[in-house]
Amino acid sequence: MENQLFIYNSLSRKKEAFKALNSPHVGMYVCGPTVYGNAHLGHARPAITFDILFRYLQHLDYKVRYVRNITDVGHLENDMDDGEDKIAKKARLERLEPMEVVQYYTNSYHRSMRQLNVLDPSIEPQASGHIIEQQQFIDRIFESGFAYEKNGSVYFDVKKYNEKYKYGILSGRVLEDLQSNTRNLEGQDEKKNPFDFALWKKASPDHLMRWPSKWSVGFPGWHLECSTMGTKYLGDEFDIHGGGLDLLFPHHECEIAQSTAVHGKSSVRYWMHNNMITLNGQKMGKSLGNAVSLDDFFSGKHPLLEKAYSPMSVRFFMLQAHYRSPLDFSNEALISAEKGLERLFRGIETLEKIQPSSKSDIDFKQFESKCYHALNDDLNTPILISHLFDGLKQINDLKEGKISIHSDDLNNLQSLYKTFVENILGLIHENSGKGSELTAVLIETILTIRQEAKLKKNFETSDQIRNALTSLGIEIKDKKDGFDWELKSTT
RNA sequence: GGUCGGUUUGCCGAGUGGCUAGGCGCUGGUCUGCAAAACCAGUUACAGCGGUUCGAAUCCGCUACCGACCUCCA
Repeated sequence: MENQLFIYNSLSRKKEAFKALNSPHVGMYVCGPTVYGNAHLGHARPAITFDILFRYLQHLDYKVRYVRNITDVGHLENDMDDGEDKIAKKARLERLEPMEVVQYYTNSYHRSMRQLNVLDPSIEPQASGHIIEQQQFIDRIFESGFAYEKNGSVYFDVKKYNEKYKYGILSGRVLEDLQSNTRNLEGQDEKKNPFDFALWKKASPDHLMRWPSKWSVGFPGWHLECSTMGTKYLGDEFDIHGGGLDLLFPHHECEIAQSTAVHGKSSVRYWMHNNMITLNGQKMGKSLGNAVSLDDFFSGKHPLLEKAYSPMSVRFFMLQAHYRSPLDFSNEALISAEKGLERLFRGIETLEKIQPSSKSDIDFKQFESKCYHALNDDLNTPILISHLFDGLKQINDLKEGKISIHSDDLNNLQSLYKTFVENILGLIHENSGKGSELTAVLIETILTIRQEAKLKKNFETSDQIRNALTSLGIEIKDKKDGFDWELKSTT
């Protein structure tokens, strides 16, 4: 079986054959969330994308160390409110400890990720836990000559860096263009050039998170944490760095500069970026005020949502699009994903009940190879899913006895679906809506009575029962011999 | 303004030169007391214009429109 994985490297803008630096070990770093708000649909995209990669690499027998950070420093400044704003007032009243905010939203993030069946990373470092390492990293940038201090803050000298190395290799930006297009923001006068970025910032009096350093009491610059923690846990050079496309510039560009300044070359071999989730064609983001939180999706309590969507529906919805394509959210798209996923699970249930025969009309090897081929092609999950749906037709034909399968192929096919759907795509069949045991027994008792009424052709009674149960949100599925049922609209 | 990407059938979304994904929806059928569910079948497009080619959704050029980034963002 050919299993050469190709991944798209944002640096070369090409699909490249993946070769692990120290096979079978793979080091993978992904930018995690800044924990100052509930996780929204946008956060789920990289989490799921790189969860698939994590799972697939492990499936290919790599030993993966997956580092996904929690950013809890650098963005937690008090808002510059004048004190009259209601929200600011409330925040002051609640007077939360910054670490309280961090802990709260970290927990919330973890809860959402677990619901989405995203595996825990191997290491989940917090920026605030690596202040000393970040300071040491700054020391090393000083040693290489690309840092300068001004009024207790430390900046990266991009212009000087650009003279030795090239700044902008990831984003395709040219320094001269940046120079003329960088906006003039406050507090920029300390910098030699507007595009220089902070390595260490002196804390203003109202800044809550602060640490002593040789330069000032302050806090590390945002770009620094990833360079520091990435190399700390994965080595000076490692395999994969992932994150959202919106981080490509300036965040990842600055990471490259920092690492290159220290190590003489970039630490990362493969840069991977997932595309954005859009809402009505616009990027979903907190700053735009159009982010729908994952909790909202799971509960359905949001004006934009017509109903609640299960975590697996959300996961499947994302996997039906390629991770490098933008994905537009809509109720219609999510509902169609939900229905498709149900059908997929139903097919797998059917597959479990197939009886083998002596001959086989199934070309298992070819089917398997198509599935691998899809994932090997830059994690093309939509193609993989389309193959799995194609297989459903055969499964139903097997059930109907139109075609047959021998036991080896049957076992292979069953394990293939289990492997790809559950282990790699991470889709698990949530307990089909049967409610509590008490509910189930009651409903089945009633349905048995209805069945008896039907057999006696007492349709008045059977319809009466059906209408009553239907109005309670219980869907009755009559079959040739007997019945099945499901609780719909479970809140 | 600069950098990058996109425009695919009713909707969502794959596809980088010929073999015309897939899901949802819709239509028809099978089953059924009726309905639902389930299953089966049908349903087709590549923004516009020009070029390259035996052949283009796919390559090249231009135009139009959309988006991301350039400021915190997944």
